[in-house]
Amino acid sequence: MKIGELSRATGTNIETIRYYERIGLLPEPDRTAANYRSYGDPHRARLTFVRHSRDLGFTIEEIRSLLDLSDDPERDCSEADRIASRHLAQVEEKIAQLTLLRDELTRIVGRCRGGVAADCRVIEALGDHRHCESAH
Amino acid sequence: MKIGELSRATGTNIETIRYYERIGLLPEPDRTAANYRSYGDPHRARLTFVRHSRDLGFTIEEIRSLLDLSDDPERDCSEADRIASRHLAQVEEKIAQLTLLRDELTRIVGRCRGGVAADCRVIEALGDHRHCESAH
DNA sequence: CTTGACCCTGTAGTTGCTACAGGGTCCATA
DNA sequence: TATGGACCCTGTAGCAACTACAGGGTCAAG
Ligand SMILES: [Zn+2]
Ligand SMILES: [Zn+2]
Ligand SMILES: [Zn+2]
Ligand SMILES: [Zn+2]
Repeated sequence: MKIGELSRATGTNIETIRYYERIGLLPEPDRTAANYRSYGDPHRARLTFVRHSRDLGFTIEEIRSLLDLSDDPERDCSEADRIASRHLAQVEEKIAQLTLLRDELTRIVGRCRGGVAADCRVIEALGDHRHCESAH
Repeated sequence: MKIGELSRATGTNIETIRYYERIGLLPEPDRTAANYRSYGDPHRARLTFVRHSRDLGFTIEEIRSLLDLSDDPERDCSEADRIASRHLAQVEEKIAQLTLLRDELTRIVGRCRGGVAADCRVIEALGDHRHCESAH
């Protein structure tokens, strides 16, 4: 499979595939006589794993650890569990932060009654955290 | 006020203050004989506005527009309202995405029963979106 | 007179890509 | 046989919003 086919098969930008190879996330594939990259099914599976993990918000370094783990099928999987749990906790933390933010922004946006910038309550609120009701 | 004092007064890293000046978000301050930056209260207020807006998640370009607006007190403030509303919508969108992600991650994490990597349901789920119950 | 805290400029690193520029290769059609 | 277009290659630079130096200058206290 050439890089364009792998790109279509996995929904991954060609430049991104070469980037993953460069940073060592994907192994260097064989080359054809014309120096074209030539991929097989294991490459496709690995890239699918990477993309899906990225879609779920894992960082490249987390994915590297997860791949190391799955490359070594005898290893205990508790590290995978730990990485995923920690990531879940981060997502929950982020949701909590954004929820605070959303509430604060809702209050701020609701204050504008139109008029000139000098009297705008939105601009006033942005300039002074003391108008806020929450930490953020 | 020297840059260190402004830094402490606003809770902003010194390098960040210089960065804001470089990109034209803060005006160039006067200099002392020793070529030290010298700030006054208007600088402090402007930086406070920038930091608070950043804390609320606005981008630098959005903040630039908001500052332009507040520099021109006769202008109609509806643009500020539009920027803030659009930002609020983006935050809500992000919360919705992360909530989907959280639910999916919760399912994935809950599947691990321990054991070796070869049998790990977490690793399996990461490698194949068909195990997922939602788009994400 | 030295020590330490502070300041300066300019550049490079971070994350995870994406977008070229400037080439080479391959295959079908005229 | 030539040529056009689709594909591939490497290497570098750009994005956001900082952050972290390196390598220097300034200043006040002891
Ligand atoms: Zn308004
Ligand atoms: Zn606030
Ligand atoms: Zn497991
Ligand atoms: Zn999925």
